[in-house]
Amino acid sequence: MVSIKDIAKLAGMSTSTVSRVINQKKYVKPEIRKIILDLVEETGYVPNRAARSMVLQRTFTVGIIAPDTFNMFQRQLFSLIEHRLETFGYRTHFFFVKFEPGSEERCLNRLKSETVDGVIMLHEIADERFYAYLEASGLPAVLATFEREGSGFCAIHVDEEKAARDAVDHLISLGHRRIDLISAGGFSFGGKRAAGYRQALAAAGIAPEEAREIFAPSFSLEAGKTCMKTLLDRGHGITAVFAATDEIAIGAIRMLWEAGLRVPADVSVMGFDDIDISAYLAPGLSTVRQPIAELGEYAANLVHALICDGKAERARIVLPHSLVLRESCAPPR
Amino acid sequence: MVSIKDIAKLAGMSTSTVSRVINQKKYVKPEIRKIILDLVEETGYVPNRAARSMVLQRTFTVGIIAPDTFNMFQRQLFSLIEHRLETFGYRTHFFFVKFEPGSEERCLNRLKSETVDGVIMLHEIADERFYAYLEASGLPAVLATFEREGSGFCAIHVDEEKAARDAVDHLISLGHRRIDLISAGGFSFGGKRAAGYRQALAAAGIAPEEAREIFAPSFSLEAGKTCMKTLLDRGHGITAVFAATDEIAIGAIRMLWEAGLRVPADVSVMGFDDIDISAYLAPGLSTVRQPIAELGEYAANLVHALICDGKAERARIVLPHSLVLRESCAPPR
DNA sequence: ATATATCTTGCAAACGTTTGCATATCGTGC
DNA sequence: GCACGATATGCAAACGTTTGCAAGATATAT
Repeated sequence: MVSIKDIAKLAGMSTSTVSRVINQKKYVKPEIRKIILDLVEETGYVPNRAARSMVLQRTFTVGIIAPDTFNMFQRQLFSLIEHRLETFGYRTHFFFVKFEPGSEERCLNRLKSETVDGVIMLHEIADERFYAYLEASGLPAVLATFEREGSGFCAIHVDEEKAARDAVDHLISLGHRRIDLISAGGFSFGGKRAAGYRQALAAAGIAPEEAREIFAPSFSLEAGKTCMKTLLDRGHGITAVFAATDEIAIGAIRMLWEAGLRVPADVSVMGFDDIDISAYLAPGLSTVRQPIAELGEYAANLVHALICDGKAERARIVLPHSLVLRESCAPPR
Repeated sequence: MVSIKDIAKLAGMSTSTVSRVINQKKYVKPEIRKIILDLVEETGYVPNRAARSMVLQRTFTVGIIAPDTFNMFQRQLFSLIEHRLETFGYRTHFFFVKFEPGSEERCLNRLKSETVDGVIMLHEIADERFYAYLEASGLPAVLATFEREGSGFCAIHVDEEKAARDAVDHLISLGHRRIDLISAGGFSFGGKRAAGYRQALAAAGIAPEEAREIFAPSFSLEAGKTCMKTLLDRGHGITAVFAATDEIAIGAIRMLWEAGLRVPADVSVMGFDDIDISAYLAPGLSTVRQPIAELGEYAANLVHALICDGKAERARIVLPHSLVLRESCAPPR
């Protein structure tokens, strides 16, 4: 492995000079610069990252905080972010937090040890100390898909409440009055989407029924399926379901199918996220579209800006959502 | 940021001793060890990775070669691998190769510059130089989901040909004779799965028809949909489709649905991979299950072993596949 | 008691960079 | 010819670890 010393020796220069060439600093004679550049080319020299980050105290790595069980929306979002960050010369590194006690703390410890230059959170962490550390350390951080009220964190997300309300409004406008909700706990968006659901109901003068709301432990396919079963078993008659997540919706549709109910003829189902598979289901899933591409791009741009400019303004970006109407919703019979 | 020196000072010991405690070496008095461990706990000290890799000449990073458009199977596989590697104290770093000329070469260059400790390839690269570099550099590498005949690379995968054949055999055993194939180019498994398809047909005495085979540019949802349309337009009468990928299958089902054809009543569809959503479709997708959990675990274990033991035996692991029969296949009318 | 083996600890070098400071060379305007 | 700023280069310290070597302490065998 060729090091900066080798180049220096070959060029008959000091490592300082070579370093200055590599880093495009001023004050190097053009001819010397050329010699060194040629040598670099020839030997295939690339600066050692570890050494570099030691002295620069920068790693050119941004940490991605994600849940252990990475949902499809997050997977897509991650791909986008990684992609964009790569164009800035940054790499990403995962910090998975598992669904078990102590995991968040361990994640925090790992975060401390890795010395990343910035963090994008795809996953809302409950532990206060996490945010405290982030703020105290001044580590550039961007919250993607959620925010933290009263803090100085950059955040980028849609208006979850309004979006959910729009979705349910659509169901109501189709004529539905008996609309069930499947959401989940653990993350604030679960609550916000539920709140939007209730607002829509209230605005339409539909009395909320506790039995029509169910909260799963996670936002997964399986959660959607089992919750749908519970709802069905309650026997209160359902003409539409609002799922807090496309995955939940897909699981729910599966359960409806198993129960012999057709979508949308018997029950309409509305999702949230617009993950890429939703358009390819049969019937296609009507859902709320989060502008995932912008979300990813902005998030990446934002950390990058924060890292470089020291402190960019504390952006709070609320991205526009939209309803994408496919075939899973129809008027009730 | 607390460093090893801080701990040493606090404990009244030298950094050597602290280091030995951290790394669980022998020759440290139990009481001293305890003091240091407590201090570590208390201060939340974690060794700096960059410094560590400087002296150890290891980066504790393994490169993941993946396609730019990461399919669902690969995303799942990646999660598994990342997970397992993390337990070894390793991080992963992506090397995305895009679907455009020169991308593979650029990927190779980046690989050279990043100094990873090992590589897991989730994606088959065509460029010979890639493998040549890997072999020449002695970088531990594991090919996951494919292999490379005549090379010394560790590889882990299922018997693609046999698996495809089993899948098509099942279709035949249901009574189908007009079975179409949707596969894709670019990766060897696309060809192998097609070969298995042909073998099954041949073994059943069904004459192969070129018009029943179609190769998409990618293994995506969209590819499945458009290929299915082409096949349908050919008007040769289809009772079953074998898709080289679950995603293709899902796209194909969507197209069938749009064409007013029902699955499995009008057309049976068989997939390949058993991605997690396949069980939640309605109807559930019959498919070939790759043991993804083992695949991920073995792949991770293998690179780790290669990195640590210098050279483990050149494993060639062929994992057992299995047919998972759900509701998307039925006898033809 | 002495010799020997086994523990326990610290010193200091090394890993590959970057950069502040010092020093040397070069132009330029007077 | 001189002073001065601009340009060019090198020295050496620093970043946070690990580890070979040396040396001191302790236990064990003679």
